[in-house]
Amino acid sequence: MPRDATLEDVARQAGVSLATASRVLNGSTRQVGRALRDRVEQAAAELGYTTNRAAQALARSASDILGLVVHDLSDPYFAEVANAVVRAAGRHGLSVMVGTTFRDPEAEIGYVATLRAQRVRAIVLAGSRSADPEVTARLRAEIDRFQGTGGRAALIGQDLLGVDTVVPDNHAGSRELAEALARLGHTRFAVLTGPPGLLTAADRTAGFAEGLASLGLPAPVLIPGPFDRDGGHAAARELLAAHGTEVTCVFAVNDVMAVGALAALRGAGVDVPGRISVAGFDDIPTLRDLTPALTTVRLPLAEMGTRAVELALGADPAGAEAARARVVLRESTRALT
Amino acid sequence: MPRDATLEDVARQAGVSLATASRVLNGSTRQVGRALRDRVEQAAAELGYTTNRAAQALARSASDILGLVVHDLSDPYFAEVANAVVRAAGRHGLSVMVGTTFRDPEAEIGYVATLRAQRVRAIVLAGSRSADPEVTARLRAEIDRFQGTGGRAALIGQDLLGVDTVVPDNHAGSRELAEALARLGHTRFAVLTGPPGLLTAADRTAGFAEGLASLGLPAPVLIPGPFDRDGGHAAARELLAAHGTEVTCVFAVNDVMAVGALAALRGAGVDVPGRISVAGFDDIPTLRDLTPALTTVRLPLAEMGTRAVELALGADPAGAEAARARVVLRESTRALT
DNA sequence: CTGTTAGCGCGTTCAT
DNA sequence: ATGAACGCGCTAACAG
Repeated sequence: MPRDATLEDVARQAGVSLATASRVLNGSTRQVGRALRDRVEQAAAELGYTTNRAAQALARSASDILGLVVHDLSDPYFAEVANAVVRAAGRHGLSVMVGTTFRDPEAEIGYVATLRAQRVRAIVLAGSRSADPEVTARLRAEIDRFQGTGGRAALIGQDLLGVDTVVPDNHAGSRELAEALARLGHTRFAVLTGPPGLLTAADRTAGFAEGLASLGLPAPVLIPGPFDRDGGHAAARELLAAHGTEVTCVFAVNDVMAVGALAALRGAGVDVPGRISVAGFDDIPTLRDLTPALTTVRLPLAEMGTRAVELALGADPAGAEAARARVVLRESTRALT
Repeated sequence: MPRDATLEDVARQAGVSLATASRVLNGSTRQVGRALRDRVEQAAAELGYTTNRAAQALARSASDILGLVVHDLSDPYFAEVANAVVRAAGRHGLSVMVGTTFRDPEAEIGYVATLRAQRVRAIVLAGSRSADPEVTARLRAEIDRFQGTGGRAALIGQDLLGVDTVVPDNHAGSRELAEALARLGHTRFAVLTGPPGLLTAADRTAGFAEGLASLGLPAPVLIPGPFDRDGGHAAARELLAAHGTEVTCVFAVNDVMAVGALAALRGAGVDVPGRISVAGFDDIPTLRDLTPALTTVRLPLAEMGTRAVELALGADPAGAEAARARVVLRESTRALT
């Protein structure tokens, strides 16, 4: 098995020094004479030379890798964000190393450690923080260690880690949604809240409840459950069983849950939006063609990913910035007459 | 800015040699005395030491990175595959570096080069091959270079690159779909074929047409277009305009296009499956809750990703193996009476 | 069991 | 403009 050609191989073949070969092949500022430059380039081509980035990173003590950690790539929310992160990183000449945690905070901490070991240039963390202050502190400690030796980090989520953060406006978005739905005439609401420990879910639930309260409307029925499609399905069934007729509008704290809820209601023969209106959150592109079209709160997912990369790569700390959420009324909610 | 602690720092602090520190901290087979081992571990903890993987890779000349290249992470097909690849790689102790090509063969070749530069342990390529033999040859050359120096590679798609490949059974799946739909009584079909240059699209179209032909049915109306949601939408509109009434069943060569087609038909007031039946391909999990539920051909997406990782990491070449496609009849297609 | 030392492939002064 | 030599952080003989 022939080994990869090295810079030294190229230098020898071209009859120049290692230093010269390095200068022509890897963007040095130094100039190299036309003649030698040509010979080096030809030798490199003949040998199929590719610079060994691990060695280069070591010598430069600076890698060209960006670390990304998400909960779950098969969740369209993260798929969208990851896609944008990969593109943005590419524009900066960086490759992306991804890790998935499946909402396990330990795994998240572990993956940050892995990325630190790789000495990646920057880390982008996407996804809701845990409500547990202890794990949050440990994650923060791990990130601080990374940043302590020159690493940069940015976050998409709640501003809890002391790094530059893109904060999706969950609270305000849900609040505005509540107001919009109230304007449609609804007064009796239910919220499929997702799991108690997820801050994103909690923020959305709280914002929605606040919106109702500020309008003098009764508090919504709260039904917890997993943050995914099946969780929404189960929660909707539970709602039907316990509060069958009182509620006219249900808010699932994310689109994927809303889809599950829609399926459950359909399965139970409940007309949407005829008898019950349904709303979600995120505005997942892939889900825009549902029937009935889902009322939701749009988050600029791709933009958030792009922005996080810029923050992570930016020269100096930028603090937290909000990602505006916008209510999108569609057919799954209707006005009460 | 303090630099990262190095093995040498740890060794000094623990009062042992570099080699000893290396042995206790990085899985060497060699044994180290209890006392020294403890001191090293404590020193490492105090210093917040993490092994520098770039340096480790260089010294071992073996990295622990797996390269993955997909067309588009925001496409649920690839999101699903990528997710499985990341998990499977994790089980082998490898981190994943992803690249997205957005169906640009040049970008694909370029990304393989990047991964080769990283000296990744293995590369998994997912996504339809181009029908252009020239670019395929260049990609193949790049992969051969990678494999020539000990790299391993596996592919998900058409078996065209001379590496271990998981081949989705597009042809047979589409053929079976055609037969199933014919059994429902349909005789006049249209196929939204996707772009001419995409082999996956071509295989599915061909398989479907063959199925019809073998049954003595007339050839389907063929409408090309982009491989995405909007492509399906446009193609369906075109179909309506040109062959409004003849066709009773349309096959979109992937689910995402089928969704677009469904939307277009709905927009035109055409009842599905009342007047026209619609079928897709892939069985994207996120799309299972559409109304009407989409008839499609299921591909074991996650399994395919997992399998590709295993092939790529396997000791010796395994050749090509098929991923069985299975017809799933749902509500978007109905029997003609 | 433990320590010494020579690389792994490349970047970068420092001379020339 | 070019080359010689050292260092980046770690592994792997080899010696003891």
